[in-house]
Amino acid sequence: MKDLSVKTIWREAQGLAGEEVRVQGWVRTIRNSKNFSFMELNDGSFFKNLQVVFDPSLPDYEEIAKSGVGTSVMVEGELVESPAPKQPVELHAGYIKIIGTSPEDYPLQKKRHTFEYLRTIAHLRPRTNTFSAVFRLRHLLAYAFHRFFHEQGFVYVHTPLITGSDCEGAGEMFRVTTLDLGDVPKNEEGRIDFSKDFFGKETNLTVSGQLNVETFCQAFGKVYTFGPAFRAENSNTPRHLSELWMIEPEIAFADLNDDMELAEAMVKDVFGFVLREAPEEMEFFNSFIQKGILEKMEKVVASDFGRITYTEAIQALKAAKKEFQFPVEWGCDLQTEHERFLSEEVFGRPVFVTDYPKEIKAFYMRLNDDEKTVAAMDLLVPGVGELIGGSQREERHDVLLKRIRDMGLNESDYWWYLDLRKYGSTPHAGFGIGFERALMALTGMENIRDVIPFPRVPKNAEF
RNA sequence: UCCUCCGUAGCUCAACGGUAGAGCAACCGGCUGUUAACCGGUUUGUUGCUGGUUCGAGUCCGGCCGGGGGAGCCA
Repeated sequence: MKDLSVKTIWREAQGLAGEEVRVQGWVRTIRNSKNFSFMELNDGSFFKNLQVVFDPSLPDYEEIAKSGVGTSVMVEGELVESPAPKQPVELHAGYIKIIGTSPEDYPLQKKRHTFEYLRTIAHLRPRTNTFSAVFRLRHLLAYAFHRFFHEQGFVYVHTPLITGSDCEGAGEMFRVTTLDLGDVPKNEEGRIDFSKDFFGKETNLTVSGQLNVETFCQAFGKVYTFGPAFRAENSNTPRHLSELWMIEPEIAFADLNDDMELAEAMVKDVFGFVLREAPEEMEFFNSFIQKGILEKMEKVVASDFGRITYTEAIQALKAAKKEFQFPVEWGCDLQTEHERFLSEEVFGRPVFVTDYPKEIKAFYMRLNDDEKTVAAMDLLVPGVGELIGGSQREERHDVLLKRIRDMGLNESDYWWYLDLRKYGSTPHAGFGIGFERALMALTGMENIRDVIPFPRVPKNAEF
């Protein structure tokens, strides 16, 4: 008697007919006949179910035949070639043991549910077809990123989640404190006395690991982070989370061009890996979630990404016959409608937009020789939008210091970041990619809350 | 945070200001190598909460809570 997963049975069906096997899983549905019954069994290893055939010769047949959706069972029996075309083999049960019953108030029915409803039962939704596929892909994609970077010689760095300074750039942060909020200690000025707090200073959850990972970049050359980031912005959209996962590679002795080459190679590699490893899931997304997503992703993997400067992009948008809701002017930030037009209509493939005006980008981005633009790049993907944002970093101490001062930032907050430019500074570059956004692109799922196990968003931290 | 739509049975939705209904699910029975099984029958409600208008409120008005979509911010 072999213990087999449903995945193994499907993938190795030809050689398994006649085998005595044991499978454990959860009942998706049972169809009863007078003389025998069919059970759809899913053990989480595979997108598809195993069809179990059982009849009244089994002890407890009545109880088993009546057991509800969600019941957990152990089935022993013989694998037999299936007479029906929908599955190569089926399991003829010789023994079925009910492990855990599932009463009739089980919230998941054998019918289609809305994603909104399933979000309210996030503890049960991984048992559904869609979320089974989503979260198996989430695992594969995470693995694909690590695999890619490892094979390219990168070192994975765990940057801190608690940060002691407010110098990570824009974005509201979550306060981290052990102070008694009902009785907060105050200093002479009547302000909160953070010297009494756990770390002796004001601390927050990180919004990005970039500044920290740059320090390791200047020691290991090629590094990346892959971890959570936290944004306390009151963003209520299908594309934002308060707790999200980001991947942020950083490479030394590299310029913006190297950065884009890395980004392009990475996107093609990780997406290509998932397409190869999860064909059943991708077929499901293509059929039921977003028609054409498979072809779109195959195109992303195969195409050469376009490249255009911000200045050229503005010219292209101005020359376009299309009427935009927001007018285009050099110096303005590109709106969603502009980004879509560029990637979907002008290029029809992923495109890097580079060299943005310095006023609309972060202080650490390298100032170009024109002194008006910085060496930044955004990757725009058709049907997805901005997937990656990155830049060459300012490696010149004096230029960086001037930028910090010009933007009204407190230079003492950046002492260690500036030190990197003092001791053996190198041209270097990096980018950030939102893990959930990448997963949305790959699956065609339209709400970011449906590609993370337990979404945290304003007004909701259930589960 | 702003704009907008929504909240009715377990789920998806209907109901002109006149005492709440359908499909599916569930349950009972039947039938068939079934696979979103099929056929017949049965059960299901503090209409999100709260205050108001009215003879009468699921329906109209105010407040609150929650959800969807769009915008901004971004990943």
